[in-house]
Amino acid sequence: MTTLTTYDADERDSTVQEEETERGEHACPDCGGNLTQDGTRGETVCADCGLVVDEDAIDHGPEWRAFDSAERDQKSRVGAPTTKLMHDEGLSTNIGWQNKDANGNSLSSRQREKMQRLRTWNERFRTRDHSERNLKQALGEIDRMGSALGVPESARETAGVVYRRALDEGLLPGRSIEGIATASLYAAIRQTNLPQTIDDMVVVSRVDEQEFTRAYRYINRELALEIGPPDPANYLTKFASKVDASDELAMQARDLIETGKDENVHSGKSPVGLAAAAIYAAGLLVDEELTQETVSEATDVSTVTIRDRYRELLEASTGGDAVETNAPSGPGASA
DNA sequence: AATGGTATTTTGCCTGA
DNA sequence: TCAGGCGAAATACCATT
Repeated sequence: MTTLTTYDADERDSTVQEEETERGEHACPDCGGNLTQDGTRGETVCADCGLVVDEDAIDHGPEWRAFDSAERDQKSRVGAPTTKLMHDEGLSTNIGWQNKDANGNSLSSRQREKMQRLRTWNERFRTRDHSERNLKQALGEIDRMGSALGVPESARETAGVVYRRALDEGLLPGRSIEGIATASLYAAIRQTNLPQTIDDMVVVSRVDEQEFTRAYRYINRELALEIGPPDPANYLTKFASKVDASDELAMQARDLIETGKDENVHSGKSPVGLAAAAIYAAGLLVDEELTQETVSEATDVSTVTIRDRYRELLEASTGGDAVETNAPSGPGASA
């Protein structure tokens, strides 16, 4: 149970040298603890205090496993990857502008004319019709918002897939590209349990909250994505980091959420509010001075809501373990 | 200064026309 | 598509510690 602020530099260097040197700093700037990569979220997180150090990690590694150095060279990173974020997945062909053939010789005038016509048609097919242009713009938007929010590439691609489905099912007519694009990205965020909230989306999106949420509900229903309400626990690390909470506090908060869910405290309530309340309640339990005010500011949840929820959370955890509760509560104890 | 309580307003969701 | 009902949350204000 010792909080591992005492890691021994010598030992680390001798044992895990090869693997770690090339990736750079591995100590938390805040508490000096070990940093761990959270691959699914693209975040680098301190294992001790929960501080999020880097939110949008890039994988520089090879695409496949390699078993010796020759193979490593061969397989490192090859060509342009296909990506769902280009409207044709980056697979289209361009016809060069030089009027040269494959050997570098100039073409005859007849051939030149032919190539010019081919270029024209190739261009026309490449961005063929409305839906292709539409897709191009939408995927650009998804990428822009995603990178503004630090959403990892994998989730952005998921968003691209969702958007593509919406397009294929003909859900676009009558709705804005922006709205559906924002909704697709949010759907991907929710599917991958990322901590971004609706409020976060509104900040980077070009559409207002109403249009965005309507679009989200719409595609959620029409595409049968079956995304339930977000789990409050998704927001915990983010919030804990915002208020500089300890790891212990974060764990305590997670426990509170879990027992709270067992007691059905959460149904119908805002998950963000519940997460905020859990942080505050955990602060009381582990004796860290967090005021309702600071938690409120960090989470955009009012102090009133924090009060209401954190009482319920504590009640659920103690009531569930069947302790105390001898308060003046009996039949006819009013006035 | 922080928390707890409450009345009032705002807001989003649902339902039924 | 709309109005109206409803619960949750925010807002404003005051009391208690």
